[in-house]
Amino acid sequence: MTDGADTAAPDCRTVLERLHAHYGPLHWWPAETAFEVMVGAVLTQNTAWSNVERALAALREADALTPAGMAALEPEELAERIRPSGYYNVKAGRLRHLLAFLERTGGIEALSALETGALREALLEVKGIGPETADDIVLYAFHRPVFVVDAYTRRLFERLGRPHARDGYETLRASVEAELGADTVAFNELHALIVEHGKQRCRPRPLCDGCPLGDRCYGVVTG
DNA sequence: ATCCAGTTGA
DNA sequence: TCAACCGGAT
Repeated sequence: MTDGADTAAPDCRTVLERLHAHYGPLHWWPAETAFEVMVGAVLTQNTAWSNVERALAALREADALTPAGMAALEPEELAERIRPSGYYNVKAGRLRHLLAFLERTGGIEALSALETGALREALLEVKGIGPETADDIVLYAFHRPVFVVDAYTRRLFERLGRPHARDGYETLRASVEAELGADTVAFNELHALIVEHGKQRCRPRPLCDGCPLGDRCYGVVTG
């Protein structure tokens, strides 16, 4: 951490440019299909991605990375396959809710016809899909312009002294979307870069040496 | 505020 | 060895 930023909190474009210059383009989401994005979004809830990859590999082995393939698994086997991603009983139930939702609504093709707002609201009806998971899906599976807020975003924005960092999910999301405009590509990269930055440097115990935002940062906020 | 849980790297 | 992990439901 630094001794404190000597200017106002950086805007989202600046954060995006700095992180991009440092980490390079990340081209998210690492998945082959929209369904895979959905499954990964559920499995990565409060869970390291490396553990999610093991679960996804186990599902792929069982040809369960399609709605029909996953629906063919017994609930016990589904839970067992995703075990490495943690919370496996809870998440198995959430994936089954997701499958039921896709069947009820006519699948991914049908959902693609919905307006972005309606698509988001529909996803939020699913048990186990909260704001972040819904927005992961809307942005990375359907390529719609919504910004995904997560714990890394809050932590970084707080340390940068940005407004709304401690506000509710919708407030923070709306503030970023208003700042950047409806820019799917920018939302995609900014969220991905914030996650990468959060993993590599901007941790709970930050590793500030060589941070690309070091000169604009107040460091760990205690209050 | 608590529970859900296996895995890993500082 | 243990905090932390791309949260959400109750």
